[in-house]
Amino acid sequence: MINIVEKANGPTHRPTGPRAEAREEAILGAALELLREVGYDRLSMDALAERARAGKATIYRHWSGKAQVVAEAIRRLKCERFDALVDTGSLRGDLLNAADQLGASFTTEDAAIIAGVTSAMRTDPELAELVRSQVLNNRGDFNGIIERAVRRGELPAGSTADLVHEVMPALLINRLVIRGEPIDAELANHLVDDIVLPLLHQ
Amino acid sequence: MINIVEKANGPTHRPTGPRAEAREEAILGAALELLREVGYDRLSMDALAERARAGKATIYRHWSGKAQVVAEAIRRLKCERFDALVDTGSLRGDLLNAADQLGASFTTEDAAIIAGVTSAMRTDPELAELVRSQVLNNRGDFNGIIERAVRRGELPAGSTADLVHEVMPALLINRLVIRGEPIDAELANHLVDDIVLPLLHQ
DNA sequence: TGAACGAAACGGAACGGTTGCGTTTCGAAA
DNA sequence: TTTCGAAACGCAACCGTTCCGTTTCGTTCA
Repeated sequence: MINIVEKANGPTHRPTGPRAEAREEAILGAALELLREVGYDRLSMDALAERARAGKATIYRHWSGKAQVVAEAIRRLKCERFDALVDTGSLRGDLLNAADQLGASFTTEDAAIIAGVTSAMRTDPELAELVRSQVLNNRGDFNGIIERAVRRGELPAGSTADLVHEVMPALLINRLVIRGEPIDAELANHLVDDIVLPLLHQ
Repeated sequence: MINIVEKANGPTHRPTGPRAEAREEAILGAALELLREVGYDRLSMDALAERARAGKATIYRHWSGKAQVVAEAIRRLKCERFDALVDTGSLRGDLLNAADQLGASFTTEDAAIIAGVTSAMRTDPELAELVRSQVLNNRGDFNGIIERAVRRGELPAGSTADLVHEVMPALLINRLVIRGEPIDAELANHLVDDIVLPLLHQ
């Protein structure tokens, strides 16, 4: 029997038992792995089931299709935000600390996920918005760092972190996803000393 | 009969007659269209043949498979380099002119191609290098603009265009491919006035 | 307390239908 | 006569579903 509602909105009764959570964890984890390895288009439900050591039926008991599994996997992806609260005593020290943590946060693995869904994002606005809010933004903000620098007198009153937010993540992602090069300490130093600090001090 | 050599290296005798060139043109053009519309993974040979009004047999007489057709299509992709020779009389004018042209060159269509092959680039180094050299780099360089500015006395002797090459394309591509936003004149002004010029004048 | 039960969820295998790849065939066109 | 298009083919992969035998776990009952 065909259940239109279930096909459109997912299973009407997602399993809730004690085993359900562990199964969902395994399936979502496998989805992230495959997303990194082969991208969205080449991620097959058969491969997902095998990787998660699950039956396909189990997957379809919990979600209504591939898009829903992947979306939830990305939604649960916890990205460590960098800790802007640590006061190193100077603007440059704070920025270097943030750049290092941001570089470590945007790992090669995250880049693989972004690359894997980039094409699908163009035809799936929901997925696009999900990735942008979950993976790209919300990695932490530089406002605290700038405020501390203003308090120290290193920056004039009224300085904002807008340019930093605009430039730093874009350059890191471009390096990882487009150019395919890793992020190392040397790059972090370069970004801070040659780009971010000059922009803040202009 | 299976011809290993032909399967690995393409047809041993690519058609050379008077109709051949026109057919290749049509097929490569259709490949670019589909690449922009659906990306590499979802580009099917059936759709390619239909779009090019060609038989699949014709495609396989000219290339050995999908990867080869797409690679040649990208190789033949002509990207207009911006004209850095125009002297507007000031550094800012030259930069704005270049940013406008670069923005127009990195069209939404180019962004679609980049997005479409981003995932495949991670598993195909040849394709990756091809895209990087053909689509990303070689869009024109800012060296002439900086040299003129030095000659005018707007920049100190020894100024280089390195930072401009590093920052400008990265921000444009990030905006188009990752954030999915268009490039307009306002953005070009912002890039030049708030980022590039401050970096050059630091 | 502890053994037995039963519903729920499970893994694995298989199925039908669809799609894509690369090949072959054949009549038309140049 | 060569090249072409259109159509069809075999093969493999994928999707979503269904079936079946097994495992898990809360409940019941001794």
